[in-house]
Parts: sequence; C-alpha cells; structure tokens
Amino acid sequence: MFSFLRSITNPEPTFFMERIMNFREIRRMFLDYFQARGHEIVGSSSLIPKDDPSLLFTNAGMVQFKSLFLGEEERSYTRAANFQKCIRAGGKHNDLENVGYTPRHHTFFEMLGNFSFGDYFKEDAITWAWDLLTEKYKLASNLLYVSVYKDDDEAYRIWEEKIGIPTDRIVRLGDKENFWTMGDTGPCGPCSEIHIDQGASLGCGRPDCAPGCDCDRYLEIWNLVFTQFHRAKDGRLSPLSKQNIDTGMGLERLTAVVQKVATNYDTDIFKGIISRIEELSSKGYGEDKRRDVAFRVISDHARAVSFLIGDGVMPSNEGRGYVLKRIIRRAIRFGQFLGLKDFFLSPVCGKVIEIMGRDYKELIQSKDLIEGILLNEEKRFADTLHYGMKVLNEEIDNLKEKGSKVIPGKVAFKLYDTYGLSLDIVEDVARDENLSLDMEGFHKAMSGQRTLSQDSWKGSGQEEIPEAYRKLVGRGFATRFLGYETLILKAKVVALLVKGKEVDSVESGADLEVVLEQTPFYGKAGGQVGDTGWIINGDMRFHVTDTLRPKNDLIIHKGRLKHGTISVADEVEARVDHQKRKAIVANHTATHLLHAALREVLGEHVKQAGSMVSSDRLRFDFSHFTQVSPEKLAEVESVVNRHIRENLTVHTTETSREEAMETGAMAIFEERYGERVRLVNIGEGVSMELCGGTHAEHTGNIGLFRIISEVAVGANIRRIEALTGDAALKYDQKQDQNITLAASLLNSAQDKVGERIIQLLKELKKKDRELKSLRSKLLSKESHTYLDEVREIEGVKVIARAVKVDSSKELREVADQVKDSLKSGIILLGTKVEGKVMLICIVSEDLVGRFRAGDIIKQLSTIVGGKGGGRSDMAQGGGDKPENLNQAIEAIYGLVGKGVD
RNA sequence: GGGGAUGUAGCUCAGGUGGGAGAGCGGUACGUUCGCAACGUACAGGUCAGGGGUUCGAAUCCCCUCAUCUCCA
Repeated sequence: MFSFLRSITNPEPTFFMERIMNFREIRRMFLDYFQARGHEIVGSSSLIPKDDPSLLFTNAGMVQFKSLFLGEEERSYTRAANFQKCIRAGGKHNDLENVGYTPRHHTFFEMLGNFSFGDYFKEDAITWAWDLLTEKYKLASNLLYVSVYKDDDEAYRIWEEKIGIPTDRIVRLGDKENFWTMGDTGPCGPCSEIHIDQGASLGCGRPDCAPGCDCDRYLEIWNLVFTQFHRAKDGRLSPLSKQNIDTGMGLERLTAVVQKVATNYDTDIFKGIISRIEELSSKGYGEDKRRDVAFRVISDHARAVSFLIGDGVMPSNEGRGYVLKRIIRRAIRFGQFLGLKDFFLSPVCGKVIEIMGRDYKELIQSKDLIEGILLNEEKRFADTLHYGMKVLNEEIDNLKEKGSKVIPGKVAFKLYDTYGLSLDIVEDVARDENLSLDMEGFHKAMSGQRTLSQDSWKGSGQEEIPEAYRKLVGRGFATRFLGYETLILKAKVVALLVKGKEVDSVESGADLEVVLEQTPFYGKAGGQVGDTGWIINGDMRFHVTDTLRPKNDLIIHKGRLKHGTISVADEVEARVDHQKRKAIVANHTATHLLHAALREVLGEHVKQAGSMVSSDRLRFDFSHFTQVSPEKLAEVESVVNRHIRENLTVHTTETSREEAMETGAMAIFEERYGERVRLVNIGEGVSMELCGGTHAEHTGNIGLFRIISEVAVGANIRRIEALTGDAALKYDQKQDQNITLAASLLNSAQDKVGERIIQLLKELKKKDRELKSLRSKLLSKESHTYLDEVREIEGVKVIARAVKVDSSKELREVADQVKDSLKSGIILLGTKVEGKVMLICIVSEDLVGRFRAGDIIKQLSTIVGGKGGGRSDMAQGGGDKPENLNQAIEAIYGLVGKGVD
C-alpha cells in the first residue's frame, strides 16, 4: 500500500531539494493566494452552527456563509476565503465507523475554500484553482484530472480551451457525483472536481477506471461548486440572478499530497499526535497493521474531541453531546487495544492543543476544561465497562451451566443496549471462553430497537422563523435598537401583525405585534428576557408584555392594545418600564461578575453553558465536574460582592469580531455573533465578555448579590440561581425572619440555633432508645408471666394468648422472648391494632419436623378473616375481624392435638 | 423523543418465588503483639431514592416522580 509514496509532483529530476512545506504554511499559502485576489479572509466559525437547527455540526466551509448564498444577508464583501473546522460524525454525513481503516476518513478535518457571492464565476474559480495547485503547490499537472457535470459545457470548455487540459483527462459525471444541492429546494448547481492520479497500483484495474471511480487511484482534492440555479418545489430549475462560487479542499488531503506522503496520518498534522501515543503506549506506529488502526483512530478522535469540547459540547446522552461521548469511548477502546491504561486521552489531546492551538485560540482557552472532561469520561467509562463485564460473566456462567456454546444475539444486544458493552468486547470475551456469537440475532434485535425509536420520533421541535417575520425581513425591514442609550423614544410604526397576519390598523382590545422603525425595547436574546413597557400616541395605549428578536435586525413588540387605535405609519412614543429594566441590567451585569468569580474560585475550566436573566432573578449554567461546596459557593458570593462594592465601571465598546477575539474576551458558545460585536468590560480586567445584552453603568448599581441555589442540570453542568438588589435584600430579610422565629421557638440565641437543634435531636434519639428499652423490659417481664399459661398437648408445650403491643415488630420481639424462656414448644401470640388482627406463631427448632408455623398460621388467619404464611419456624398472619381473635387463639390447641393438617 | 438498567450502612455490594435488614472495607472503643503495622473483640452507623397502590404483612409486586448509567433517533 505504500507504493504510492512515489513522487506525485513533477517527475523530472530536480538538482536541489525543495524544502517541504508544513501544514500551516500550506494553509497560509491558500489564504494569501486568495487575499491577493481581493478575498476577505474569514476565520473559522464554531463547530456548532448558529441559526441552523437542521445541522448537527458544521461539516463544510460554506456553512457560515449559508445566509449569503440564500440572499438573506449582505456583507461588505462579495468574495471571501476561509479555513473552517468541520466534524463529520453522527449526522447525515457520518464517517465515524470508517475512521482508522482508511487513509483519509476523519471525524474532524479542516476545509479550505474560496467563495464568490454574485461576484466572479466559473472561469476565475477554475483558473485560480489550477494556478494555485500547479504553480504554488507545485503539483504535477500531468497527474491532475478534472471532472465536470455531464451537461456543463461551459466548464468543460474552460478546462479544455483556457487551461489546456487534454480531453482524455476531463470526464463528465452525473447528478450523484457532480451536481450539488443544499436541500430539496433552493440554490444548487453543477460542480467540477480536481483529482490527482495516485498511480495504477492503487486502482481497481478495470479498463473504465477514471475519476469518480470508487477505488483509491484518483484522489479528489478540490471541489468547485457553481451555484447557478434555484430549484423550485416542483423540481424545476431556474437561473439565479446572483451566481455564486463555493469551493472546498480538505487541508489534510492537500497536505498529504503536497508533502508526498502515503496517508493523511503521515503528515505533520498527525505525526506529533501519533508520536505522543507511541510514547504513552511504548508501541511503534507502522509495526503492526491492527495496531496502526488504533493509532489512527486515537489521533483522529483526539482532534475531534478537543475541538468539540473547545466549542462547548459536553458529553451527554443525546444530540451533539452523545456524538462526542461515542467518539471519546471509541478512542478509549482503541487505546485499550494498544495496552494503554486509564487516562491517556487527555495527554494526547494536550498534544493536539499544542499543534492546533496557535491557529485556534479556543483550544488554549479551554485546555483545563478539555482535560478535566476527558479524565471524568475515562473514569466513567471504566465503571460502565466494569459493570458490563460482571453481567457478561454471569450470562456466560448461565450458558455454560446449560451446556450451550453460543451467546444468543438477544443477550449480546442486551449487554450493548443496557450496559453499554460494545459488540467487539463481547466478541473478545467469547473468543477467550471458546464460545461463538449469534450475530444475526444481534442485528435483528438492533434493527427492532431502531424502528421503535424512529416510529416515536415526531420530528425535531426546533422553531422555524414564522413566515410573517420572514416576509418583513425579505422586504428589507431593519429595526434600529437604541435601547443601550435611552429608554424613551419617538418612532414610526412600520408594521402591525395580528395572529401572524399583517394589518394596517387595529382597534383597542386586540392582542397584536408591533414593529417600529427604531426602539428602546430590548428583544429577548442571549438569555436576557425582552423588555416590557408602553407604546403610546395621544390616547392610544399599547401595553408591551414581551419583546422578541426573531432575526438580528427585527424586533417585535408583543402585547395588547388597551386603548385607542394604532395604525401603520403612526408616530408613537415607546417607553420601556425602567424599573424592570434596572433590575434586568443589575442581574445581567451580576451574571458576568459571577462568571468571572467562578473561574477565579473553581478554575479556568468553568465556562458558561447557558443563562437566563430576568427582572426578578438570574440563572447561570456552567461546566464543572462536581458539586460546588457551600464554602466555595460562599467564596464566589464574596468575590462578586467585593466587585460590587468596588463600584467598577462597566465599559461597552463595539468592535469587529476578530479584534474582540484578539483581546481574549470570553465568547459564549450559544451566542450569535455578527460581524460587529459588543465587548463588555468590567473594571480593569475583572471581566471581559462578548455580549449583546444591556448592562448597569457601575457594578455598585447591583447593590447586593445572593446565591440561592446550586444544582446539577446534566453531566458536568451545574446551575446557580441568584438574586440581586432589592430581591436579594428581601430574600435575606425573609431568611432572617425564619431564623428569628426558629430561635424564639427553640428558646435560644439566633447564632446558636444550629447547636440547639443538634442537641435536641440527640436528646430525642436518646429518649427514643430509652423508651424502646423500657418497653422491651416491660414486655419481657410480662412475657415471663405467660409461662404460667403453658398447656401441654401431646407432649408439646403450647402458649397462646392475646397481648398488647404497638407493632408487628414488637409482637415478634415478645414471641422471641417467650421462645427463649420456653426452650421447646409452640407459641402463638395475637394482638389488635386499628381494627385489624396480627398473629405470630413460633415453633422451636426441635419441633419443626412435626409442626410448621406456616401451616398453623394459615389455618388460624382464616378465622380472623385474613391470610398468613411464613417459614416453618416463624410465621405471621392477620385479618380484619378482631372479634374473632380469642376464637383463633383457642383453636391452636385443637390443631396441635390433631398434629395439624 | 423512545427503550432498557440501576438506586439498600461513609464506600463496594449481597438480599430465589412478599413473612425477622446483611457482608466486606472503612469508623470508634478496648485488648494482644509491636519496626511501618497486623490481628482479635465489642460497638456505632439505615426515611431500603421519594410518593402512591395491592396485601393481614412490601427492600421485594404494580403505578408515578426524581437521580445516575446505557442504547437508538
């Protein structure tokens, strides 16, 4: 397989050794090339696509430009180039199972791409791609092949005439390979791919082998998409007014080709990671085929895992978190195959951060978090494995007892489904135990579970942007938000919506939605609730109960028209409820202080994982591995309050996203960031976050900060709820009242309440014990008197009588005491409790051969209208006819006389 | 979103078919022998996750809730 190590650049002999470019230079060269040709260089966006619920992960370079392609958004540039981190696992494109077994499949990879938004088209895209590959990266032109879409004569002509590629190296391919669509409808178009011939030795040998063939000979390196058409619902294509270019080239592949190595794993992107695994495992890469798979899997997965956690994904049982967890566990499993004991993944990821961190700052920011999460996961996986193995061993013992040699598919599936024991582990154990595995049954059970799950799937609950809003945005409406500076504003009504339909005018009493040209109302976003207040004009009174921001530039005022009439084009006055807004800003600024304090007290792994800021409280979710102790919580609270007392100034500045990231500000995962972002600074380096919310001017405005709860909301995620200002004070006062009441009831000083309660509980327990022992003494004394009532029937001593006790437990104790003093005999005791009867019968050891307590009690319980049973030496029963108790007691003598039945 | 499993002493867990809450480790006290320590004896420690139901009687059976694990989507 290493025969394709042969030169794939110009085969002519060279007399000087060219220095081999490293992967960062290769990436840089790409960006520089397009920058020189007027492209805006855009940084990689998050792996979690914003505004796109249909996509699990960012899986291509164009994802962050989607709204530009759809014509929903415009930016200051019309051509761009980027490098983009991508994940292909868990979604529609899932390469997880292939990783490790092939030279080029990855769960994580980087995509290089150049884009045109209604600017240049096919000719430039093709010319530059060819020029870059052959002139800059120095790939041998005679080894390059291209494919075009079967009907795309235009592209064909450019390749043939302008570039001069011999026609025998241009192939036409069909819809499947060379026609790109975004979805069932929308922008689409033909594409053209550039392939490199890796030599016949890698090919399938078929005479018709060519680019597009499934074999390894022709490696696709660059895909140029010409977004030329719009596909309507009926499938018809119409030309787009603005034609776009969208290209993608995998950095790992390109690097392998440029560095002339056999697989992506032999590039300098992976070499460092693989040597770290070699160090940890003391095994060499390239020594053993099966072990090499493990090396590749671990190095690939370590990259995916580092980047996913770096972008805020946490291991969990669903969605993105579940994909992350599976990747982690797959890596651990392959690690075990290399003989790596626990906790190897975080050092491997340390190497990933070292290699990639220079170009992806978020990795360095999240270093502690990544390592902490992995340590935790490895520990947890070990537990799961341990328990699963126990169950497996029990199952195997079962099989052996039955003399079976086959592990049924159902059993293997149960182990997998319930205990998380993967099939290959079961297979390994089966081999060791000389058993075979029913694979067919396993897959049958698996598909059964799959259909069950699918049937119950009611579609994703993600909210789409309502049609009416979309229309407004489509017409170019954009609300100016001026609520950072002011709370009262004159504005013109732009649109009115009643039940999602646009209207011109509305009479009082109606629920409606108002859109203004500009507004001081903050629309719900980034965890901060929407403002409330009034919109007025003459005698018109519109009560705003909530404000929404369904799109970045669209702010919707929801509420009820209390009085008068409102019409489109009215000049109105918008007034935000300033009391509520004041409480909201205090809570929001406190949230930033809390975030900073948590990082200071608990560590750098703490990252915001969601928040909710309203006028009456704040909620803050963050990554952390254990419960936060009351002491730490108090410390966090103190730090926040200290910053409040310092009355720090809150500075807000608007800047570009790149600049903000340079300053090291905390970017919150779930936030949406446009090109321009707001940077919120508190004090001198106390807190610096990107945040679109509204804030207090000085931290002193917060007044007081109190944490009221700390709970878990999921694996590795904790939630703190807190109060500020007046709400915090009221909370304290209420607590104080409670303590005062408790102290007065306990007759103690307020600061001694705790001690007093401990003391009382101790006394209570002591009294309980005394009571118990007294009762037991009393009963014991009484039980001795029962001995006088012994009757001998057929040589068997029998004691039977009613007693007065409180519980079945006491009844048993008395009976035991009687037995102890009687030595040999049969005891029957009965008692009445709450309209019911309880019976107990004890047969001494030496008599159990002749009499069974269970049989006796069964017969006697029927007399009191119930049932009973138990062991042969002790049995209990009862019924709901207390009036028959004496009759039942008398009956035992007869039973014993008969020798029972 | 759907399915399965688990929840019992500080920790790790055992408790067939309903009928006296247990073991090992750990803790405390005492003792024996002592180089770190080991061993012996005794004791303390439990709302059997929580709530409801069936039953004369529920850790055990049924229903609901919660937490954790796990698979599928």
